[in-house]
Formats: sequence, structure tokens, C-alpha cells
Amino acid sequence: MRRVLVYGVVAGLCTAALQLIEYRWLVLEHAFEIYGGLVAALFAGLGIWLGLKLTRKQVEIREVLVPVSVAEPFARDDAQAGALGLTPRELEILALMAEGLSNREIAERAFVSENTVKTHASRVLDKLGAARRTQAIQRARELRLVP
Amino acid sequence: MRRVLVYGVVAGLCTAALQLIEYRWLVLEHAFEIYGGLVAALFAGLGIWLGLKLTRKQVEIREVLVPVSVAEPFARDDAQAGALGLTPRELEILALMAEGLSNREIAERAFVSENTVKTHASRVLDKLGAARRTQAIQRARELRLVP
DNA sequence: AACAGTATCATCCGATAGGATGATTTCCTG
DNA sequence: CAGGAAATCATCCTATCGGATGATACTGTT
Repeated sequence: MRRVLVYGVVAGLCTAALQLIEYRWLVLEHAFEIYGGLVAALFAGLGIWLGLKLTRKQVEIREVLVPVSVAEPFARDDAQAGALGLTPRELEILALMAEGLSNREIAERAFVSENTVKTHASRVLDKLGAARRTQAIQRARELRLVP
Repeated sequence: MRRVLVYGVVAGLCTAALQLIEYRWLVLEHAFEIYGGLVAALFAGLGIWLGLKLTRKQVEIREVLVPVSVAEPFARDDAQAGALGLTPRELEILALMAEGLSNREIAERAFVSENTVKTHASRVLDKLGAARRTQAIQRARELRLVP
């Protein structure tokens, strides 16, 4: 609002200045048209500038919630694993269990005996507080230890 | 551009009209100020309007991609379930299996005997082509039958 | 060198899971 | 009403899993 007042004052000053100039120098017949044209041009420019100023805030930032496919790469929560005292080998066996493999299949993949797998698996169940393999997988998923 | 010409012509006509009016009626001392004020106001309004018109296209729509963490509510792929011939009850038992429950626990939750659960579970394993419970869960997750 | 942690393998035994099969009941549909 | 799908329960047998326990070996750290 203060700006409007300033503009008004400036416009008034300009008018006065023009009038002064006109009275002093311009006594031609077409002083009227020149004066009118000047005022018109001035205020037209002012209006355009004002219009631009007023609409500048209309730059609209529209936040579009894009259903970005959160292709989560899955990062194992090693902190959680450490907190539970799970060793690297145990995490390995846990991951294979989560894939739905039997102890025998896990043994083949990990190049150890089935008995060893059973030992690891038992420790995993114990550390996860699970009574069953499926329960261990479920909890491991909740704790972000497996995908 | 054509508009500018039109505006110019209109302005000229207005000026002429005002001049005519002035010559005919307004011979007061302040005709000059009145005339200037009218022209100023007219062109100021025109300028504002023009400014708005010119900047209307500048309403910038800035689309910001917000990586909204899709807390997917999980919708079971019933089509997939149907394709596999899984019955509602079997899907129910499958979901409970995925939660890490034993057959006995599932029986208690579903208000049926453990034998019934075993039957359902067997069919589920068969229809999913799984040899083990854990494998069935893994496949069910892949097929979006369970969370 | 002693020790702790991890990984490995083993055995025994009970618990759980899975396969095969048959039976009954209910409900829906042609 | 007859037939089929679904759900229910059962029995027998085998496979897998899980718990308890003990042993050996390797690797760092103190």
C-alpha cells in the first residue's frame, strides 16, 4: 500500500513538472496532445510494471506426488544385526533360510555340512527369539535383516 | 501485435473524444488537470490489464517430484490367487503361515483342527509348487499373495 | 601363551512339517 | 436332484526341523 502512495506522489510531481514545463516552454498548439501522450505513455508503462509486479507471485509451485516406484535396494540393518549378536555367517544362513531353502540345500550352497547349518540355524532362532524357521524369517524381515 | 494497434486506435479515439468534449464543454480552468488525470487513470488501468494479460502465460507450474515413501497398504493379488486355484481358506492359512505360526497355532486361530490346517497347508504347498513351508512363503511374497 | 569369539562337525531325541489317502458335510450350480 | 467345489477331520508314514550337548579348529586380542 505504501507503494501506491509513493506512486501517486510521484505521478503528481510528474504532472506538476510537466505543467511547469508546458507553461514555460510549450505554448504550441499541440501541447495538449503531447502532454496527454506523455501522461498516457507514463501511466501505461507504470500499469504494465504494476501488473507484472502483482502477478509475479503467481508463479505456482505445484507439488505433484508422483508414485515413484520406490525400488528400494534394501540395505541390511547391520546395526540391528550387531545388536542381536548375529555373526556374518549366521546372517548368511538366515538369508538362505529366508529364500525358502532346506538345511540340506543351504549346506550345499554354503559348502558346509548339514549339521553345521543346523547349528547356525539354531543360534539364529535363539538370537531372534523364534521357535520356528518361519517365525525367524518373519522377524528378520521386520528387523530389516533380510529383504 | 494487432491488439497493440487496436489499443492505439482506441486511445486515439478517446483522446479525440476528450478533446472534442473539452472544446465544447470544458472551458474551466482545471480542464487540463482533469484531462490529464483521466488519461492517466485510463492508461494505468490499461497497463495493469495488459500486464496481467502478458504475464498470464507465465503462471509457471513447477512440478516438484516428491519422493513420497510409499507405505504401500498391500493389496493381495487376487487374480494371481485365482490363477493358482487357491481358495479363500487356503489364502487364509497361507497368510498365517507367513506370519511364522505353526500348524497348531494356525488351528487355534482359525478354529479348526490341526489336521485340517495340515490339509490346507499341503494344498497350498502343492499349488505354489513349494516343497517347504518357507519356500511357499517366499513364493507367495513374490506373487504378492502375502505382505 | 591364554582367551574369547567364530566356524565347523557330530550325535541323540523330540517336535514339527509334509505326503498320501479316505471320509463327511455344506453349499452352489446346472 | 445330481455333481462339483470347498471345508472339515482323520490316520499312517516319512522328512525335516529344532534343542541340547560336546568336540575341534582357526583367528584375532590381551
